[in-house]
Amino acid sequence: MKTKRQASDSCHYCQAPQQCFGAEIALDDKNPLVQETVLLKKGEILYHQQEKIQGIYLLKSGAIKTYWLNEQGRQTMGSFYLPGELLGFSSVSSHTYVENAQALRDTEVCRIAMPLLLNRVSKEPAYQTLLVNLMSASLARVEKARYAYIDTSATQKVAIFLVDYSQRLSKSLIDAASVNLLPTQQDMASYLGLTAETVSRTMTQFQRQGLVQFSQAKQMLKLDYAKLQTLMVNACSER
Amino acid sequence: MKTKRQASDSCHYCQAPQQCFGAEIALDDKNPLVQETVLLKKGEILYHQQEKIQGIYLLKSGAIKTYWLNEQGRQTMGSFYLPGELLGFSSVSSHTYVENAQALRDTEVCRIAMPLLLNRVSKEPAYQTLLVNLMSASLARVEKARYAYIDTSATQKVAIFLVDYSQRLSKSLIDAASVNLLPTQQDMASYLGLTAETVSRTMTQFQRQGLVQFSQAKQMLKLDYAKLQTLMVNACSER
DNA sequence: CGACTGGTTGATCTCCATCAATCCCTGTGG
DNA sequence: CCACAGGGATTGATGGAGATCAACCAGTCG
Repeated sequence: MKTKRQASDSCHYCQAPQQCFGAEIALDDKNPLVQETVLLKKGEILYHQQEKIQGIYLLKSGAIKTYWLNEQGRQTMGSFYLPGELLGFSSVSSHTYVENAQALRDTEVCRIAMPLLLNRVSKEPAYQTLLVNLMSASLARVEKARYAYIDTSATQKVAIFLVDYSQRLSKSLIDAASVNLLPTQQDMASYLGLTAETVSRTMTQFQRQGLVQFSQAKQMLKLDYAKLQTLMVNACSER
Repeated sequence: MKTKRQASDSCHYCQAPQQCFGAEIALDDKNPLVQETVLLKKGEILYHQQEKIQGIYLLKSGAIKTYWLNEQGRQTMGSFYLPGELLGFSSVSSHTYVENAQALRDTEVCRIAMPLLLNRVSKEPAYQTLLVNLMSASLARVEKARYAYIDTSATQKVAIFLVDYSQRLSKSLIDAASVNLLPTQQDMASYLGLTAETVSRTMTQFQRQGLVQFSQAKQMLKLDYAKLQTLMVNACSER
């Protein structure tokens, strides 16, 4: 099951408070913004859709995927979240989570309750701007993803995903040497609207062309950004 | 060119202030939240990508599409916006518009500058919650659109779009009798990641099956929601 | 009246889904 | 320690949904 820890401890001993959401806000020993940290083992669920919202989450380590189950039980992939990224904004207005969140590997998240956040933010205009900007950036990111993936070939989709994902990884605090970096090809396929077979074929093709290199444990090692970015834009002209 | 009108007039004589964003906030004759209204003729641009942000916009009448031009000049469709809907949140964090906004027909929008909005909102916690909820709802809407359209057939895509669009139309203040309701099939195709030919074929098929009826001027008249919604979920089982 | 934009319809081709078999790796239990 | 099971990845063969190319029509605007 999920393991929980009091925030006061957690924030106090946090390895990377400067990366925290509004560190200035969060780092107040008397009134910690983060109410608790949650430790998830690979595969565990952080929250289910339609559950009452408990707050938004900041990823401290690991990786989370969100997905949505329709009435027929069919699963649709939402997004992937990496350390330093915020999760759950889209559920705030409905007061219930609109999707499921599952740990892709052992993961640590910090929970921030919205009432507490809003209360804190209302006292300081600068923090209000910070919150609005964070939400705006989330929106821009989702819209940009839509732009990027619509009307593209399978090759382009995989290339775009690899570049975006690895750039986000490099921005994050993740210890690249010790973790299995990529989601499963099945999850990638689901996210991109492809099949696992197509993703597999594309990945092996990329390896043969030297665009991507992996370690034996399927960890992503190196990308040829220049060539991949050429692939991303040159739609059908590429043969 | 764009025609502008002082807000004090506009808000004062607005036909539908109760539909306005935070009407309680907006309707203050001394300090109007809406700084001006802009009248756009069909085809006119409300803003270009990379322009300095002037605020967010509330649609009063008409319709807007957003699109994005990449470095090669290829155009990718963003979204459609209908009366009562808010436009521009995703640009707030970057201080420049991240996309282009163009009027699909004669359109009237109200401009709300962010600094003014934030200032007003900071004085009243309830308004702060309202703003956060509006942004959260925008995010949820974009994510839901992603869920809805990924991994679906052309038939499903068009069905989903028609149902969603007409439901949003019915929520809006639009005068259904006097306007051409649908975007062009080219824009629909671009939004859905299809070609115009495929959309055309699907639409005529829907008409033959009696799922959709049009007037002679291509205005959408009537949808068979029940049957369309069956189409939306029954992926490949439908023949 | 042309010119142009948007819509319709048909023929062909291609990319990717589908189905199937096999392999590899990890974890589990006798 | 080995056998086995199960999930993920790989590779091949086949078929189909939708893109592409092309021709044509209808309404609209200068």
